[in-house]
Amino acid sequence: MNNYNQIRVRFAPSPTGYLHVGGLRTALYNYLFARKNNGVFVLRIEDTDRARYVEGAVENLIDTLHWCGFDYDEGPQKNGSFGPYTQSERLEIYKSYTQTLIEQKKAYYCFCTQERISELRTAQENLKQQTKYDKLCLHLDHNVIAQKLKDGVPHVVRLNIEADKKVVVEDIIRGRVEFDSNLIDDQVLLKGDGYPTYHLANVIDDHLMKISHVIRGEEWLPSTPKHVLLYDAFGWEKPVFAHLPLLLNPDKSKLSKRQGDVAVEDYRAKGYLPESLVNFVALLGWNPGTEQEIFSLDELINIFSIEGVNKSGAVFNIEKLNAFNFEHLRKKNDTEVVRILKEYLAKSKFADHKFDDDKLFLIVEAMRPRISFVKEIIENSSYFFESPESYDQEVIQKRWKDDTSENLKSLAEEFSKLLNPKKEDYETALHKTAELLNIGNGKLIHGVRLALSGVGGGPGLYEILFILGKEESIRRIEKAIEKIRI
RNA sequence: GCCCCCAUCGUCUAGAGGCCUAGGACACGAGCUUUUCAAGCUUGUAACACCGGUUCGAAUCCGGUUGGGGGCACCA
Repeated sequence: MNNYNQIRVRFAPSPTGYLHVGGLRTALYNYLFARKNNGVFVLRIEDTDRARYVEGAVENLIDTLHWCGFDYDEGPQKNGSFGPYTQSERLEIYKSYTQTLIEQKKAYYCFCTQERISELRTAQENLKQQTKYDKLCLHLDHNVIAQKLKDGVPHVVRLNIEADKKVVVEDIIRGRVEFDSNLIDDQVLLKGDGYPTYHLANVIDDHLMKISHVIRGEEWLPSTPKHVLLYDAFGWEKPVFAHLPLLLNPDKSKLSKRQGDVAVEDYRAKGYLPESLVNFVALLGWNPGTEQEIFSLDELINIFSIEGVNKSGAVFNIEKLNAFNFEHLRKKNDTEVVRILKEYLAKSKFADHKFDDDKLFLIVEAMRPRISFVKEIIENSSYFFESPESYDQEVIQKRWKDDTSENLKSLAEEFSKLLNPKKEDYETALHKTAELLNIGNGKLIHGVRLALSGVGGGPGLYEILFILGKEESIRRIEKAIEKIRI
């Protein structure tokens, strides 16, 4: 269908502040498609709306993409033969192409004021008619046009859409979609401020940048006939279109800010691993046809195919994302987790403390099966880093009996006799004490756990004892005997 | 209102006419394990929106209905 000899795709966000997870998925599929097919992945900045421009948004976008692990081949801050890759730097290009369209009568100047346009629209709405421009300025005499231009009358340029034409969009995900040209508005191509609209800029750029496949969200499907008409007006070959299903809120509406986090940056800040987010989002609307669900980015590249993309929208379900994070976290080796833990520690209230690596490795090993996020090691088991300041009241009620203090005193004594104890040594000592006191092990275990950690759950008791060390453990037992009153 | 898209467990999905008494994952329930909490293992509940048609045979093909969503800017 097309003569492109190389796969070239693009991700074309507008710099409005942050990367939306829907945008992440679009970027991902483009990226995977490019890498899988030895193609080129272009990043293009669509900043033709000056009102919405946000300072620093481009830098943030690039940083976030980088965090996700996507590297682009051409784009801002990168060389490429088709630049510049920022639309605000391509204004002259859009103008000159529009000029040729005007000369061929495929586009025309429109001097109508915003007021007239909105009056026209409300009138049409009241008559329950299709709202569209009435082509008034199409019929202006060329002398009148010349005069108005000379006088500097504000104007836009519109595409002259022919009536009674069937416009066909071929989409590899949705098949053939037909539109009636009578229902398509004479789209503004160049705005009053001289900037192009999305429709014009994206068509010109995709053509000039030799984009072979346009892979974008389904919200673009209704405006694709305009783009098709533009390609035809220019006499250009069309790229292959692929409109991706939408990402949805739990109530099935288009994923939006109002119903939770939508920025990739939000998930990054919450401690999700980039590989989890990417893996999760990849499976929203696509699947490899096997039962495997956990993939690295490289594995995704290997197995991705655009044919595996389905048509219906997918709810963004945080619970499953959390499960993915758990899975990816457990695939990481201890060294990596310790590295991440250190980053969190440096930002925590323990920033000034020095913890040696041996200890951190033991903590990570103990906490691993109990967490989905690395930062939970600090949140859920702060007792590894500081002595507990309080004790869970419920656990006291359940586990701290009249004789607990006395029993723990004996146990602490037994512990103090140990020399460089290992996990097993603590266990042996505890068993011995229980036997001596003629009580079950459980009577001791729960009390010690509470004394050491302040809470009722966590890693194996002997593991905690070993990680804390003999001196610290005894100190905490004594402190608890002192502080816990029933 | 008009145009377009979509439709399998609560959610993500497998399924391209017989392999489907519909498979997997998350979540949820139960059991085992563990003198904690998790994890792990085993196991259970749970879906083809509806109505017609085509066919020997339909979750799969066709039509309609219903439902959901998206779009109708000098925003992208």
